[in-house]
Amino acid sequence: MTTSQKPQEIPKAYEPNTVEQRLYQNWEERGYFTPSPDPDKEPFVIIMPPPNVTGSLHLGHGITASLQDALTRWHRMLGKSALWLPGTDHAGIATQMVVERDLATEGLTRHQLGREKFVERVWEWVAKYGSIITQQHKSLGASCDWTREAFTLDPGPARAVRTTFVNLYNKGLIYRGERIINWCPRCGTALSDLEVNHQMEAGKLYHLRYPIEGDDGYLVVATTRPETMVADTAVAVNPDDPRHNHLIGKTVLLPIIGRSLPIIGDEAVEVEFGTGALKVTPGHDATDFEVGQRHGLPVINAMNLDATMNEQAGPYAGMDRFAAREAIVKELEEQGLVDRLEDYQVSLGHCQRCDTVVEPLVSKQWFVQMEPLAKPAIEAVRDGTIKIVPERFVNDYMHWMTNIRDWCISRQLWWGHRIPVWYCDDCGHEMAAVEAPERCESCQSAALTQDLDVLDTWFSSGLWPHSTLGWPDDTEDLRYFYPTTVMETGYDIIFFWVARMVMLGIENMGEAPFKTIYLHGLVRDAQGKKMSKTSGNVMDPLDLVKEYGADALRVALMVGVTPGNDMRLSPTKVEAGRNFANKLWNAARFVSMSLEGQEEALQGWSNPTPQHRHDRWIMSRLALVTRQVNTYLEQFQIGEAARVLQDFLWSEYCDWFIEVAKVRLRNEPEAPSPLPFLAHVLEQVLRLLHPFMPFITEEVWQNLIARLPSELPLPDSIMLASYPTDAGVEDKNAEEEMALTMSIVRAIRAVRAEFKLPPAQLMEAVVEAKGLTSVAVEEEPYVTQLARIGEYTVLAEGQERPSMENAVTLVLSQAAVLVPLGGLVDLAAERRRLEKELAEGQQNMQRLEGRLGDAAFLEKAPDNVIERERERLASLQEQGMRLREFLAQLGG
RNA sequence: GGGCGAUUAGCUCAGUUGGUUAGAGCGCCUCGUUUACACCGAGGAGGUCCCAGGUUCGAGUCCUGGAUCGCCCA
Repeated sequence: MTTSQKPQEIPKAYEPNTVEQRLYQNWEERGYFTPSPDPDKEPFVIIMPPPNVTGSLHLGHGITASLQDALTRWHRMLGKSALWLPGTDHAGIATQMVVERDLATEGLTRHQLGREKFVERVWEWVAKYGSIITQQHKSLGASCDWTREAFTLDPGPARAVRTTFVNLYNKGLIYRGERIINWCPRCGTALSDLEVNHQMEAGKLYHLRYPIEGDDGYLVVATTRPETMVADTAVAVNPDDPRHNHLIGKTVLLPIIGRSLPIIGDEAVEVEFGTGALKVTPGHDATDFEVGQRHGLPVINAMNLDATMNEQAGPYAGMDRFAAREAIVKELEEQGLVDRLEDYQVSLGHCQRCDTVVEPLVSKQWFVQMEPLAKPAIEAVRDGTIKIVPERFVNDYMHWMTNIRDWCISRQLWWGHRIPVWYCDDCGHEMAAVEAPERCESCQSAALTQDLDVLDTWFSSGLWPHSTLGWPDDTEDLRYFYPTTVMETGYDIIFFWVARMVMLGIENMGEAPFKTIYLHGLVRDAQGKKMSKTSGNVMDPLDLVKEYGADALRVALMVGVTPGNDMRLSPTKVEAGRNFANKLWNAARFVSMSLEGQEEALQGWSNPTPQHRHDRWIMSRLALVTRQVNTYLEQFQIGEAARVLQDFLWSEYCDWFIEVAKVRLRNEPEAPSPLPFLAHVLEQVLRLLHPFMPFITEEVWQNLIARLPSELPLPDSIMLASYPTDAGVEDKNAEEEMALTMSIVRAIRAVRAEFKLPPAQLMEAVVEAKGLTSVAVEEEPYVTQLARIGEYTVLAEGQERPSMENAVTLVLSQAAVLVPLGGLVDLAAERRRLEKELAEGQQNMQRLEGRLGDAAFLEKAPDNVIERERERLASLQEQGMRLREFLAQLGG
């Protein structure tokens, strides 16, 4: 799919900007993102959490897209029919606010425009800004199926919304009633409980004196919101409170208004709070509303919808609620009715969207009765039908579900799904219908008016896993792709969205909408602060993509990240991702250059059988990392999977395998060529890495396979290649032997660094490697070149050591190395070093001997642990022996 | 008030059925233009795994209590 470049044409550094767009376009054009229902394949489905249609991508979306894409690409490569279905949300309040703000710049309000014109205007806005998110997702490499992209206001999902509403209405689970709700005076709409953020703020607790009628005393009530007193309809005390319970049945006279209020007894009154007497204001407080219902108290609403006081407030009518508070307190003070004031931390509800203090008030709204819907949703998690990752969120889910309250779903907005209920203008009959009725079903009148309100946005997104697949129609997609596999999203919307999808999915489909809920944490800035426009610490993912590449950003968002935990992102992290991409690029560049004109040597590259020690070693390591990556991915430990892959490529393949392979390529043209293994391991790593870094792996893969003999029918894209799941068994001998080579090289390099010998200066080394002598001999060319040794001697078993004069001695676990350094060696210092090492070894040995001499340990510890401890001890004993011999030679 | 999470190297974080001498990235120190890569390589320094008890042959990991910070719910 790409024309391969000549090695000398491959740029020295990876340039993401030159490849990403081209590759993405190609994938999309070829339809790789679009699965079809295939009975021979297992489906894998993720429904993307729909971002706000007029929003733009932030790092939260970035992490969502990275994780979902990784999971989708992984399963696609596993041969599943993988569907990642994207979409956008009309986001009622948020979008309406944005457009209203835009109107305001023209000095207009939506009311001046009228509902119809306003909604047209919103649609224009959506048309203009609605595709930004899509473009942004593409630049991240998201392999989602754009042919199935959905918008919550599309005809299909809209019909799903109406159908659900009508079904629940007919079941009696949706009702309209006068309830106390959260009202945002600025947005001018009711809100659900979830859309209110509670904050503790410094306020006052006002102790007010209510004169007891037929007595000259007062009953002192405590309140944080004195302005609501005008709507009081009772005073409540706890019936067990000896200070007040004798007053139950009497009345007080409400100051200012002059209404007579009964004193009632209610268990809910906390004796400890304030004075133990509570003013009851059912019209303006949720708890009081319940008290009022229990006692049949009248409900008085003293406020207008813009939070000014109404005629019930008598002299304060028309005044803003906070101004009225001051005025009323002032008046009460003048009347001597303020007992005292206390500083107090008040919990205040704020509108999630605009932060205005919400007003609890009684209003006629539509509600969903949640308990019957919650029951099966609780069961689904309890019985394991739905698994939550990480598991700790099960608690939150259960707690919320078991204490669920009815959901206020009507919003006094113009942008959204209009409530599918019509009222007859003639007989007042109310009917819910999926399609607009023409006549009243009761009196046949054609004069029908639809309910003015729209539904909570989450009502439509709550249907997302089935409404996007075609419900209420019985479509092929729905039959094949439902239930979906994984719901991946941030833990901050577990109640708003996830819980509701579970309830509505089970209700409509009879089956839970997904099998696993995977929750990720929030992305914070380098200081750990939540990113927000107001703090000015937002990082635009697209800027990062432009500067570092999409793969770099994705890796930065995934490596070392644990499910459900917040993470910090800083440019240096993305830089590390870019550096890794560049490392991969250059390793591939080296391999490509080495492959040139080597068709014969490359025979068998696609499934090579290793003979050479180093080949056996790298194949063994590949087998291990392949197994680890698959295990981690199965457990949703995506960060760990990416990390072990990075480690393998960088610290084993690049640092050692390529380096020893260079020696073979230079020195031993006759020996088994490392080329098939250089190619094979790289090709497998590219596949393993593809879900995390789709662009660079595709680009490198295309370049690589173009120069390899074609041995297998390979797909046109790495996207379609199979994911390695089994790369054979580990080769313990090869690992042990390679460990010898690496430890000798490292030891000599350390000496070189310590004595500051110039790299050009060749050194001398004498190696003693009991049991691995032949290996040490065979490894000569690698050791000498990697450690820059001029004269390399391996002592035969039993052969006497040369003089220790002027040599540095290094005792390793498998071998000892002598590095003669002439006059540079300080004998006394050498002795000290060896003594220190001996002492440390001795300490470790004692610990191990203690453990191995402990009958309880030998009896209870598993065999493999005991075996390992024995080996360690033996190796330490061996080292100790050598150290003592060396010290003896040094006259120590 | 209830619940949850975090506390591990200078910084940011991994460490998932308890089992070597606890790891990575970044930063720091020394050295280096060896034909894949300075977006690099080699070597190195750096840790009472928050505290106190407990369980266990063995605890960063499990239990109890406490401290600090953060989040959610009421």
